[in-house]
Amino acid sequence: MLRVTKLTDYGVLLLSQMADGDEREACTARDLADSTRLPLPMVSKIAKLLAHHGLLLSHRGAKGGYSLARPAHKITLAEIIAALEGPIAITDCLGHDDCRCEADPICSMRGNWDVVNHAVRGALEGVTLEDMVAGKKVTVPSFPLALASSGSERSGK
Amino acid sequence: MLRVTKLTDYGVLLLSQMADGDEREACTARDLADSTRLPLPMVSKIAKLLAHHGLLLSHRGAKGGYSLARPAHKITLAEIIAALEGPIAITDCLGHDDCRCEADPICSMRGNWDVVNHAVRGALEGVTLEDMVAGKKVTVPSFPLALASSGSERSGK
DNA sequence: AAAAAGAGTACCAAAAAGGTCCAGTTTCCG
DNA sequence: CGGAAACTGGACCTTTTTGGTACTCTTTTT
Repeated sequence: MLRVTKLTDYGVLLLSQMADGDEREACTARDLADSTRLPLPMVSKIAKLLAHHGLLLSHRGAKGGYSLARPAHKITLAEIIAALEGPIAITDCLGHDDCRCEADPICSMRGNWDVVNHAVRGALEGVTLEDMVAGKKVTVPSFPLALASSGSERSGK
Repeated sequence: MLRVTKLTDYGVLLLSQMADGDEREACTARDLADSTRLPLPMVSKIAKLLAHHGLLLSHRGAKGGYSLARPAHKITLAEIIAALEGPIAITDCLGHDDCRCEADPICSMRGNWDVVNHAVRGALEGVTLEDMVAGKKVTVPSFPLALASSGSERSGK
């Protein structure tokens, strides 16, 4: 159904939890597990992934913990998803080049999928962690996404 | 990876194949299977779904087949995805109301997920079948999606 | 040294995706 | 009328992906 996995769902929850509190204070996986009521192993797994992808900084040893690698308004949803689910690619075609399409003249749709993918990614890059923080409200203007649709000519590149 | 299923991928292929040919000529599942080189049972399954959701008209019996229910520029990618994968909802929360969020004050992010979801759906509604038809090129203008983002110059609430 | 963290991996169960098959029905055509 | 050509509606199965847990390191502080 074109949905994000629970990992991402939880990840955003964790991150927004961290962004909400003392920004430069490191908090432990256990703390996060407690405040979000998610199981510790899950939190641990997600934090590791986020740290590995540069969204969190980790401090090892006693008194260690995690902290945001950047201010909340510089972390986008697109990055979070990419960190927890891999690169955003709407179809299989877009990732690798060994799909049947290339041998097959029928599927010259690839370029078009690419545009769709770009549009979706753009939407996701437009939302930052700060926007998602509990209590805040994101406002979206009437939705101005204008794809050149159906036959209308548009100044290409 | 936030990707669409193969059903959808194939579905778009089938539909664009139909849109490409004689628009008001019914073509059989077998024809489609041949021209797209997809296995017949797959084509059959997908066509059934699309017909069931009003994107295709089906004509039963000998000399039967499928035809587009509407002109190609009136069928959006969002509809195709909805027909083949169910309603577009980025997170679990958005579909049903029995998620843990509602008992839990922590997750007031639901409204924000909703905005994200809306943005993605909007992007998908902006692309029609005609845009995807083989040979055509969709061009997208610089990408003007402007979500009110990151504490910067936000006006108002 | 001991305790409190994170790192890295391996593992498993449940759900979803991907795909096939078959027993009806409907319609056309000779 | 009877058969062939199509769609209809399911059931079914296999493989992959998710979701979640566990266990053994290594690092750091006290």
